[in-house]
Amino acid sequence: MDEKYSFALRKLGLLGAIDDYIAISSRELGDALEMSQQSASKRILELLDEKYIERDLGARRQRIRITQKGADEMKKEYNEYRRIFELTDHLTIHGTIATGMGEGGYYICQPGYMRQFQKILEFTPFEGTLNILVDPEDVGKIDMIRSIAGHNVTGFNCDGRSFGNVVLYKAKIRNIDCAIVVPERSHYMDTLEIICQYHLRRTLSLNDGDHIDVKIDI
Amino acid sequence: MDEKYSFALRKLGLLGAIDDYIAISSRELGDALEMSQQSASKRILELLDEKYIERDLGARRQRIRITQKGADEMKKEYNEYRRIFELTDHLTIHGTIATGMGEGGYYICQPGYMRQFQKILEFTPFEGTLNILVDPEDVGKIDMIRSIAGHNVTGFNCDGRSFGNVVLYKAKIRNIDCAIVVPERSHYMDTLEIICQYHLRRTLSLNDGDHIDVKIDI
DNA sequence: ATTACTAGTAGACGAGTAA
DNA sequence: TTTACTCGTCTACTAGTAA
Repeated sequence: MDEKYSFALRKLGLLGAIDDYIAISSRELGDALEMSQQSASKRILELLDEKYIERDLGARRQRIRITQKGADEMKKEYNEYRRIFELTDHLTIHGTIATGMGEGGYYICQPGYMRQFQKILEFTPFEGTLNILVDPEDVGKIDMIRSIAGHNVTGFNCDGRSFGNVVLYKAKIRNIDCAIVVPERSHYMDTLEIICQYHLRRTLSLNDGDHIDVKIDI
Repeated sequence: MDEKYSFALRKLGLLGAIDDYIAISSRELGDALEMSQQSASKRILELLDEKYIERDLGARRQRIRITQKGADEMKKEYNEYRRIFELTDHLTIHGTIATGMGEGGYYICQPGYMRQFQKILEFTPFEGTLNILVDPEDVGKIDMIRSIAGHNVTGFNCDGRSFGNVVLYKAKIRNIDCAIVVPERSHYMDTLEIICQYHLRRTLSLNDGDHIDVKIDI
């Protein structure tokens, strides 16, 4: 995101525009940003153009709200600060074992993916995924992980179906090397799909509902 | 802080320039900031001029480190994001009762301060302060509070001594209204000075070393 | 009051280049 | 290789003003 937008978005966020529409004139925003009414008006138009905010231009006062896209960009910067000031070498996500729809296994078995997984992870994944439902208080950490460069796996087409890009994040579960698989294009996530050399569910005797920690290296 | 500096400082922070000097050429910084070598060089000179960074210009490669002043500015922005994304209506700081140097009591008794305290707090403070040594893990919260506008108390001169500006933050200890008193000009802090209508130490039967929570409204 | 256009200007940027 | 100067261009700003 262009740095000039981040300052304006942050001020709007502080005024509460993340949760709801706020009434703010271009003059007021200009004052907050230490710039003229005219420049603030232009900045608003740019933010609208970039779809970082949406606006309800009333008769007297405009009302502004930060969009999901805008909030995502802000979270990216927030997570950068967290990395700077809460520097640790790993991050633990807590969750419970869940049963997926069985789809994950089908996807990761595709040779187009499997070849790349082997190269990145230096092991051959078991042909299935372990699904972990992330505890609500840790869902925010997923965003944080996603803002950190993982290992990109490029998509492909096969038998007329298209398989999109995915990202791998190396992790450990009870000291066993594994990886989190995340589709590049996906939004809100509360479930992690884990691949591993072993059948984790059997190897660790895990059952649905069991608590589990996933440790991600950052 | 000018927004153009925040982007550069954040990138330097991510590269580890908070903890230590890092070797980075103006070309490398330019690449990271998506600007030319020339502009990055200029930006470095500006950051030096503003004392946000310090530099060790070696024969081959310059080494750069973020100063305390630069880190403080970054923390201010970090805390703004925390306010946006971790929005709660109050914040609790944990600490233990400590014995101050008795100086706090002398200062706050000055009529020049006392009059303003009464007006802001709507009570007459007891003529002494309660000192709380903040737990190390909560020291960061103090910065966060300081970045939020408190109530300003203007300094004055009296009997040839000068008493500086201080800031009040309304708080509660075990549901009793009180306030944190912070000198406007002071840096690293691990101790809170509390003023209250009552003699807190006696009223709550507190002894040195007792654990205590201070709840600050934000 | 608003928002946002046009026009003129100051300053930020990168190319060329010196040290 | 570096860093950082000068200088021309072009962007981003504000003032004035319309709607």
